[in-house]
Amino acid sequence: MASGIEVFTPVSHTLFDPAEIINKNGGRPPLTYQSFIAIAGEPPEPLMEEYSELPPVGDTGEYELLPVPTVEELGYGDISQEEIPPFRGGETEALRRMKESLENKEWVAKFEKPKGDPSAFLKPATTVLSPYLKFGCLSSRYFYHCIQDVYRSVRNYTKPPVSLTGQLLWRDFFYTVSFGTPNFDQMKGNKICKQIPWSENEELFVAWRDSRTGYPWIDAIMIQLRKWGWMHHLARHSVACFLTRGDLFIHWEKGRDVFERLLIDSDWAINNGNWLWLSCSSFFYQYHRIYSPITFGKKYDPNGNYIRHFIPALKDMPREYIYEPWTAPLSIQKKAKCIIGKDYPKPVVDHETASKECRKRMGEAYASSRLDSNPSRGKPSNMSRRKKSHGDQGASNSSIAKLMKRSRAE
DNA sequence: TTATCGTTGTGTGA
DNA sequence: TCACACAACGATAA
Repeated sequence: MASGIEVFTPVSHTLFDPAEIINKNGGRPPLTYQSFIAIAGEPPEPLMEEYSELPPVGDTGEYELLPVPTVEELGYGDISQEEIPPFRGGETEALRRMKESLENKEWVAKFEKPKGDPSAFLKPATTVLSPYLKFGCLSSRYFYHCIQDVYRSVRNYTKPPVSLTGQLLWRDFFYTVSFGTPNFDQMKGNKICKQIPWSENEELFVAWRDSRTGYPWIDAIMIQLRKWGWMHHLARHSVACFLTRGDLFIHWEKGRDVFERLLIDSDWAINNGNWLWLSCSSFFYQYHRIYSPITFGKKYDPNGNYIRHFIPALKDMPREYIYEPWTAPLSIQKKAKCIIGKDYPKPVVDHETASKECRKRMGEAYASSRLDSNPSRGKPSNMSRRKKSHGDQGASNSSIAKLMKRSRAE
């Protein structure tokens, strides 16, 4: 028996069987959380046995049993010099962590995911149990059951989708849709994914990946990702929106790959599902709602403590400039020992103009996809006339957008 | 065909 | 803290 491990509980990786839900829904996965909940119903009870040692491995069929690979074998190189993430692995730690969270019944009863503080890092605003769920250290059904126990002991408690149980159901939602959607992890050939002509700009992508966008809020989050392998859900939203539909207009698959590599809770279905969501490629389509890389973080952490912790170069920047250090007068930059453009980068894009351009391009991509899916509504005769008059280029995307707006208004 | 509604936007004004 | 405008999408249920 491995040292430090005290109990083993049977693990249910998901609450439901995705295939069963798809079957109940007439062979198609439900595409909204609401319809998913309606079909799924109540999750089954977990198996409650405990073992004092690991159960024997059953028949592995054609597969060979190998020892657990080392970190180096997984391609992560020498990590001894890197900052150690503050999270320990294993089932014992998972159960301890779950117990610690659930002991605060008021916190559990009032939990609302969207109201969490993404800048909280000393004491994160969520349970941080996702890595344990991902690695099978914690059973989803067992966790769900334990939360229900807490709910039974209080008068009022929040409900899905925002509640703690709601978060486990989101997990199953993405498992179900991903299971029932061919090419779920890519844009091409993925029927539920908007086809969007993302830009190819390696320089901007690398700046985002390597925490050099010049937006402290964005860069701090990417540093936390690299050092800890975890950041708050809303912090993930900020950087995912920034990379894709918000500012840089870079393909969500590129960001997905970075998250998959660096997150300690990266999970194929959930990671891809959330990138589809944030890039407005699927599930969520309100592309006008763009997170500001300046004001979003500021409303939680006006002093910029989160930025100061993860970006030491900015630690002495006065609070009025911490989210926009390029606006600080040179004398202030000198005093803070942080010259913008030298000690910390200038912004790679201007958020005001970049987000405006992104909205425009998203509008064009959406209009174009509406034409593809339902050409009869798109005035095809006008379209072909336009195509001829513009030669090989055809109708520009923005003219398609205007055309669509007009035809819908009629 | 139409109406409703959706985990987590921002900026403004009271 | 709240309501509202902004400008507007699509899946689903009616």
